[in-house]
Amino acid sequence: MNKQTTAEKIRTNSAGWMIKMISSRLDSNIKQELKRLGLDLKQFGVLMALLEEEGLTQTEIGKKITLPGYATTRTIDALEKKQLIERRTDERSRRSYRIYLTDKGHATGPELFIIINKVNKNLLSVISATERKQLTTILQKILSAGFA
Amino acid sequence: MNKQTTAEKIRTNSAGWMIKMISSRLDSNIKQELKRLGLDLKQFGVLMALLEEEGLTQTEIGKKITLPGYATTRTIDALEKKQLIERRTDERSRRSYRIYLTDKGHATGPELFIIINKVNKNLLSVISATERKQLTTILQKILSAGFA
DNA sequence: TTGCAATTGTTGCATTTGCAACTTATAATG
DNA sequence: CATTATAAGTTGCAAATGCAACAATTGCAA
Repeated sequence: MNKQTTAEKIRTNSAGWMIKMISSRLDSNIKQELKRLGLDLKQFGVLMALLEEEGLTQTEIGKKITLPGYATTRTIDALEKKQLIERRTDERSRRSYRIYLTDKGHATGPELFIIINKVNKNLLSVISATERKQLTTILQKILSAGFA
Repeated sequence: MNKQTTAEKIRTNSAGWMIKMISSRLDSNIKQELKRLGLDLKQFGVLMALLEEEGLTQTEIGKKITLPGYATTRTIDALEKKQLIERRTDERSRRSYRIYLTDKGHATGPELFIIINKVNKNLLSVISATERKQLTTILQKILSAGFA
């Protein structure tokens, strides 16, 4: 097996590369869908985290969706400016905020679910039910193992 | 099933989200490894494409690794400055270049393979051989179907 | 309780990114 | 041919990003 073949095999057959390819297409699909809501991917992530659980601190949100602190600050700034979320003071600590969805923020929930379901459906449409099950199991296994 | 539960299920159980999570960890793992070579992800991608096949045009490279034209230009600028690749004139067309690895560029090949193998191995280490096979099959199926 | 360390969040600034406009060159069409 | 359309690559500029430094607060340990 020469170097040429090796490189091609790596690029087209390795799980890592394929996952990166699929992920970047997922991103552009979601971005496309989010455009009409005027949201970007990070804002989408923060909203999803808050739809799951409100009253989180910024650090907690960042941990949930893997966003560094400075990016969390700015994303929350943007969402607050759009009046989708609000910072409330934390009674227990004066150095952190508790983040809540506004009514307007709650209202975006269904739209976000539609988007994520649509993209997921599209992603999974070409594989069988059995394979879907397998894929989910495997991905969960990788993630729950930490993968770091 | 209330909204809370739905959101959590989407974030933690949907294939799309999980793939995005894994992909972002792959990126940071690779980035980490590339640091000591002084390369970034895009430069890594271009080098991989050229290790697979030399003499491509910039557009062809971009298509192979999903990089927009302007980014391809800049990445190739950077790699040329590092003397890892070179632009050669295309005899067939004066508006495109043919890109080749320099000796120094060829020499990075083995190091890149080591990195990608290491990251892949790490990714797949927690799943069984059967699951690895399943995962590869499924990912290939999704990609070959176009997924757009 | 005092002093040091760690946490939480923000921000200045340099680098990177992405869009759109641009140049040059080739292809297509009448 | 002449004209128009398309393609390949580059670049200016505004916006987004990431690092590192920062202020403010809290925890901890002597």
